[in-house]
Amino acid sequence: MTPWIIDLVPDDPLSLTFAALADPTRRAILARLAEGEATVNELAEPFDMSVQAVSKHLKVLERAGLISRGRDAQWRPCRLETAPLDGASEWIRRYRDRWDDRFDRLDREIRRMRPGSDTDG
Amino acid sequence: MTPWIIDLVPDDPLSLTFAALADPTRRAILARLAEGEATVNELAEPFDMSVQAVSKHLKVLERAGLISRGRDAQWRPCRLETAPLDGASEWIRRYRDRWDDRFDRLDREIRRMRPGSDTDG
DNA sequence: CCTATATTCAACCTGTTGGTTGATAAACCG
DNA sequence: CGGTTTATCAACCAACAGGTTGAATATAGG
Repeated sequence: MTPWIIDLVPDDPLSLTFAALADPTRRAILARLAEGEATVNELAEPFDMSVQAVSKHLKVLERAGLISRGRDAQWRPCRLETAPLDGASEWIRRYRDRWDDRFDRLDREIRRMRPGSDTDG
Repeated sequence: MTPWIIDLVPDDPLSLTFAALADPTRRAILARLAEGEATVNELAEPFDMSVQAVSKHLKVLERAGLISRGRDAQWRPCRLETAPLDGASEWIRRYRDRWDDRFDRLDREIRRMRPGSDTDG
């Protein structure tokens, strides 16, 4: 009888991505990384918060696959990874389009129902 | 000396939107609403959770501007609102593009530095 | 008026988030 | 070797998120 049943997977990639993007500090970090690679200290500098806090944010971003990290002596350079962004963008696009399609269909329906006149003043 | 300073606005629209999208239950609700309007009970039915919990999720979605709600007798029909989705999509696009641009620039730089040969086997 | 239905409000509980400080590990440098 | 820099780990804490149950509100209808 239930038309559709939802199976909720915990910590799926989309949830990790959107959760990572939900924090303004992390978005600022990604914006900085879009300009090029950076170390933890470089990323932490403009924020009024400890380096450890930024390190935690980076761990969240890494778990979401939004950054990858190298090793250069005692530095851990971070680089932006765009694959999860594509996934998120794709999800948004799909449902927005489906919604728009629905309006288009409704619109066509209405036009069919009154094919003649009515300039709707 | 600090090249750029971040002012973190709490509860900005983008954070609200991404936070709303970070929960799989809420994404499922939005997916359902992309098919058309629905009441709270209709939305709650496929989930193994109380109607109150779904009502809370709807409040989060409403605060993020992702849904709007009408009044039809004792029902509160929900409808999808796509404007915040556009904002989120736009944010993603901007930083992904900037990153891609950076690679393009690097690529051009490299080509300029060795304009001759090298088929890179 | 009374009752049934739809929805929300309030209190509560538990796990997670986002920050702190202090200690630790790893790599350079003198 | 000892000291400095970079980054992480660990413990702690306040606030929030996401769920529960029970009570309250709003509307329709006999």
